[in-house]
Amino acid sequence: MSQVEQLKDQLKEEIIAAVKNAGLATDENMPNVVIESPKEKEHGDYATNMAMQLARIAKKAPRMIADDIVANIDKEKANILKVEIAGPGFINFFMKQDYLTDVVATVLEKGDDYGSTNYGEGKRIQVEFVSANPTGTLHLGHARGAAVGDSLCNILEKAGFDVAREYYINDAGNQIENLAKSIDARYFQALGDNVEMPEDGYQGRDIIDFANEIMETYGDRYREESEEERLAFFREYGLKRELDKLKDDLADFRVNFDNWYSETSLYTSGKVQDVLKELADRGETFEQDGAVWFRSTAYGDDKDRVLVKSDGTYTYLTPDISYHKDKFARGFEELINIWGADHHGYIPRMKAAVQALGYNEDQLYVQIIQMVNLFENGEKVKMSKRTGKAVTMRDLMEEVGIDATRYFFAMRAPDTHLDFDMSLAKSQSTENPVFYVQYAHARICSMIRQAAEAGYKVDPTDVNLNRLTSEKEIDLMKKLGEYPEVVTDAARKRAPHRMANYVYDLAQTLHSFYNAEKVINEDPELTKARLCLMESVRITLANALKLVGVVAPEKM
RNA sequence: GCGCCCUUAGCUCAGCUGGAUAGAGUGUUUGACUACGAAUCAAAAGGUCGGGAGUUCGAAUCUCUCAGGGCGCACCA
Repeated sequence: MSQVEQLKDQLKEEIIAAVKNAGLATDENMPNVVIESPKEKEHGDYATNMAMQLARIAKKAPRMIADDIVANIDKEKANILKVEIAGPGFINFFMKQDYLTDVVATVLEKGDDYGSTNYGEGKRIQVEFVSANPTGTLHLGHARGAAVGDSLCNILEKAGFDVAREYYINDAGNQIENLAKSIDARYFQALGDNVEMPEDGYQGRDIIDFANEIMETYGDRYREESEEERLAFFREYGLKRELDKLKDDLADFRVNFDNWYSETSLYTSGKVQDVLKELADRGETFEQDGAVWFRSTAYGDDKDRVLVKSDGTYTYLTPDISYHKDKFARGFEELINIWGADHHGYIPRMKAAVQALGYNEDQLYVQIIQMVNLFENGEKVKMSKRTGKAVTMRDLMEEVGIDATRYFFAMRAPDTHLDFDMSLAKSQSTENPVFYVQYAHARICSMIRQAAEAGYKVDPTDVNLNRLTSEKEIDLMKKLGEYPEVVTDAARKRAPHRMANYVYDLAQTLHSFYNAEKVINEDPELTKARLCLMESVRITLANALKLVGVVAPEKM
């Protein structure tokens, strides 16, 4: 537990004790104690609305209740400097400031580990994300999913979960047949034949490249092969090449999966058949019109869903249920799926399946990533899968940069629509918030370098942190103290954008401090103290940026 | 028609288990470099939190309703 959390807990206990001593409530009817950080500095470091909550229980005016509580508070015990009653009955607490300098000492001591919490208690959790079909290049929307998913994983790990990143490869359905047929058509085109692309074929540039590669390596050898053998080869070739590209693109985007899980393997291992049998044994399926149905309406779905079509083949849902069962079988207690908004209608049936298999609905959490609208020069650009015209993740990395792209996607709440203006992101790259944060880090590094030339170094054993008393210094220390809570909060809410917002706030506080106070000054003792503060800010900036997936540079 | 998501400053967005005067960035206006990095800072202006009703001591936040935008509603994946 961080200092700040300890301090709050202490305060909470003291408030409860005071309420009981004043005879306002008992353990049975005690309201939940809310400690908040007021926006206004005049309202102190912390505040509670306890008196208002007790108004009905104690049947007294809130301000009178507040008087009773305050009279019973042991200030010494809870590190309180001063208590005030304000407004409709808020009790404002002004804390003794030495806890703040303790924060600096702690950051310096813990270093990279500052912010780690045990919130997750080592719970095994799996996050499945991106999982784009291996039939084309990753584009804008996938990049958002990758950035959000990876950052969420980083945060969960920091918050004490045992996290596994997984990519589900849809290598078994019709889309793979389309991939094979598309390469087939491009192959004959490369040989100079006048062949039309299949109706649902993939028009991407990558397919043409593959066909050319095949022609360069094998010449016209496949012209003579039977269609079956030809397509089998193109299928395998295309799949491998697409997967290699996916892995390369994601690795360059700093997203690395622990496991790539093949849909086909669910069939070959018999797991799909197993799950069908299990659902049947549990009485969750029925037959109608020559098909096998899953009674998902029993778990709140709109309608029942087909598992085995009347022609004997499976729907997409069937292997997917099998896949989720396998996730639990592998020991994950909680599953997070990150899906595009166009799949949101699929959530109820998947949750139904999880329950039908005997698991708790809450063990599967689906985070929806809303659509990204692309703008260029202020105008909306229509993206088309059919024609293959789309901004790819590779384009983003090259034109906007990895740091800026990752930060940009991580800074927004995942379930809100996002306008991405390509020309703006490129032309205003220096005004991008990510540079603002990185600059704060580089600026501190520069100060520490200069201080070293003047004979100063960051030394936690030779410093009087009580010299840090100015308003800007206190602002910084408070911000640093919040960090572990922000990590826990972002993990609990599955909200990576909170981390991006925090790191921006911290950078802002740093820049403001920098312009108000000189770190390297005529007072050696103050200089040392401020250097320690700077290093603790630097560490925290670097730690938080790492969770977002952004580099913390020493120079820019 | 049904379901889910969204609607907060001119624009892009934050806003915690409901709290005190709703915040940033950008844009506009005005200041600060012989300066530890001006990729910075300080300040001003800018709001019916889509409309309405309800719950509450208190609502951007919870409930209902209406409007607008997006996305789904397959024996496709």
